Amino acid sequence: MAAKSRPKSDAPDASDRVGRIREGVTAAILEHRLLPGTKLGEDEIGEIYGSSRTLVRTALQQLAHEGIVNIEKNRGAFVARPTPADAREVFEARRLIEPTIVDHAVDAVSPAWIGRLQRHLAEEREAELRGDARASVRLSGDFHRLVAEMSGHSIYLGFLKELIARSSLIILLYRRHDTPACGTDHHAGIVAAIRKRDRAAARAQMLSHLDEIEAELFLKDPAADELRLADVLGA
Amino acid sequence: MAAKSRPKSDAPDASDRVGRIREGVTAAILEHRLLPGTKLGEDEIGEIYGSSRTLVRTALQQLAHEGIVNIEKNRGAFVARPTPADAREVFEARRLIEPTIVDHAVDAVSPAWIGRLQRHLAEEREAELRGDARASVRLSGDFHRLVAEMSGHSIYLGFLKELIARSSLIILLYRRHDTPACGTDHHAGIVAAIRKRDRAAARAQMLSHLDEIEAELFLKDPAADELRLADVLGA
DNA sequence: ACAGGCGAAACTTTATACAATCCTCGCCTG
DNA sequence: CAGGCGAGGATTGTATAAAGTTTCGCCTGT
Repeated sequence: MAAKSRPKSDAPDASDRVGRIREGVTAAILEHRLLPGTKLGEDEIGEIYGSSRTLVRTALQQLAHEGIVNIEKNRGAFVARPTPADAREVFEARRLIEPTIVDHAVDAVSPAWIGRLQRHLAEEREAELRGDARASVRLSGDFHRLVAEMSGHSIYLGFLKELIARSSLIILLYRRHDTPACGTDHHAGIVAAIRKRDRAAARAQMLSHLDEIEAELFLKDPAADELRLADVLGA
Repeated sequence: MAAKSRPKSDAPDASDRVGRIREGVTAAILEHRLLPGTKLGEDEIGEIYGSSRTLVRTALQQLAHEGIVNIEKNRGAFVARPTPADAREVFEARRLIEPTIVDHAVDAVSPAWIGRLQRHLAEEREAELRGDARASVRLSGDFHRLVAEMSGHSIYLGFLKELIARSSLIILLYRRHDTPACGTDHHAGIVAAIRKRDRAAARAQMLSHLDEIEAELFLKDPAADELRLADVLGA
């Protein structure tokens, strides 16, 4: 976990250090280790990854473009805090795009892809089984990303990556706590429909899956601004 | 706590030099003054805008994220050259998103918005009339962006901005030269449908408009890239 | 004692300097 | 004379230093 600030890097694939920073921060946000509103200081992150602020800044700008980080002029970067209006927009966009994506996924069906999907379902089930909420959240998003990759449409894939990242923040902020485990069964059903090349069923299941996720949200205006920087730093 | 009682605004173009570089380069690309494959040297652009390479680099990275610029490692930034496959993806995405956008535009209809739309139509007609192809191209894209702004959905707006920018490059690369002036009448029809709050008609007209634009393209495999390069150098 | 302003510290923003990489072109060899 | 090879130049990638802005504590005046 602790990255060392070694001047002469020995890393095998130290080629794309910006990418590694971006992935690391993204994972932390998507797994809900970094809470909305948390300040992302350039020095702080640079120290963690052993890089200068130039690279950190590049990564943060990319995340800002993806919508999961807000950059305020002369103030710094913060984990985004989507509003209920944002949430509604994100899920409307997902309801529009994802049925089309599964359509294309059906067209691209192959044993190799079915294998990847089922392996992913197994991972999801395992994480859920051992109560790993963080992995669960991440894998749930990864499932949708995987289907988008399968569709072969790079534009939809790029859009969906953004929507998934924002969704994760939205779920963190607005999920009702009384909801039980969700999703895995839906995902399995979607995979089954894709394997059977049943477009209509695949679309319908994806749509109802998204509806259910959104139904579990309580989109009130946020009054609780409890940002716990201490928690993040302590961990 | 009054966290953000005053948004402090984002200073549209007062001190945002990165934004000015981005807008400038974008406009040049969208107006077809910069052709696909053109090298965008950092020093070169920095000289033009009187800024250091730091800011130029930031702007180029944003454009790369929008898909109209390609950045090759240790090579530099180039105006993107969408493939026919890219073109099909872009227009499929537009056919999916834009009908929904006009739906929302109908919901948001108001005298002020109708005024803005009609003023825009007048601008378009004027540019077409005086044969200003560059302004025509830019304004044609701006029309779609305006409708997206009217819809009030920031997610759709962001997505569409990307799609429009890419479309402009695609049209430049693959348009049949024998096609006459297009679009303005369609745009007028769309505005009329929006004003009448006729969702079905608005959607249908937008869809047929996009179909017509795509029908004017000749999406062959780019074996003629080298020939294009000769054109660029000769021009 | 409290409100308001002054000043210093911390952070972001921008510029510049240094290092690494790639392309070009001339030279050498077969 | 053709083709490979290496040095030089140019350009990008990264780090560091200077400049500007915001924030927060402290001090003063009422």
